[in-house]
Amino acid sequence: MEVHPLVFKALGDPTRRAILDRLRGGDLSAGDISHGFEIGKASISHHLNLLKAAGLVKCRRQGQQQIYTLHTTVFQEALQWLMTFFKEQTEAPSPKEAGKSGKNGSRG
Amino acid sequence: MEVHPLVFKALGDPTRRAILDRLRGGDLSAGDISHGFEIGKASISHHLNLLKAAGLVKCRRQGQQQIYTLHTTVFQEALQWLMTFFKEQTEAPSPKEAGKSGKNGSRG
DNA sequence: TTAATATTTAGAAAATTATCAAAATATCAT
DNA sequence: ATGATATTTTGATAATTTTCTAAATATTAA
Repeated sequence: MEVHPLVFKALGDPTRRAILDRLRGGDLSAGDISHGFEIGKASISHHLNLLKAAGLVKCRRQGQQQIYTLHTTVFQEALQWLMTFFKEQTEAPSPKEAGKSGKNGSRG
Repeated sequence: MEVHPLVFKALGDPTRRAILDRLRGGDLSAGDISHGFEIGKASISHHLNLLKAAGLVKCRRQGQQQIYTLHTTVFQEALQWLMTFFKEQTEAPSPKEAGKSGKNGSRG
């Protein structure tokens, strides 16, 4: 299971998560995104760059504006990575693994 | 939809994700976790602290060792947050939202 | 071309995070 | 109590990230 490392790094910042949350309501220009944030437009632009690099958003020019939109494909990958932490039990363990009991017992 | 901010921050670091990946194979002591990493045990302990603070792992003492184990409940929360980016379309929009068309047209 | 608006980029400063070495804590065995 | 092992904490330094201001780019409208 592989996820582009930039995805979780991008999701790790609260400002960027807030941007993504806002984008759920519909596409927005860079300027509209920056409204409501304390930090300046240049900083928001920087965050948008990271989100773009991670593949979480895409943008297109519309006149003088850049319109940002969610790119949900990448969310799915992150989703799947998280899900591996649940399905591990359902997959049949290899016989080699079955007899595993090293110096650290796995249960008190 | 709320997720403890520390969760995504914790997931944002590659070393911590590697620790979680390793823990999928079964519970491990702090020492066993640190094997195979370039960085020292003190640093791993620091990372384990962050994972614990985020609620992604728990640990119990077993003699001289601390045994770390995944705590999957918190993964579910992160999972659900990510899923909100898909289910947004299925939820009926409020009438107020329907007539929304500001200075930025949302579609060419 | 010039002026105006929208956004990004560059460079530096501030804030945060990761890492290490050394000291401290906890448990086990003697 | 002393010594050994396992892990964490502390304090300092290094590396990364965030933010800012100012300058640069791109588009539109005269």
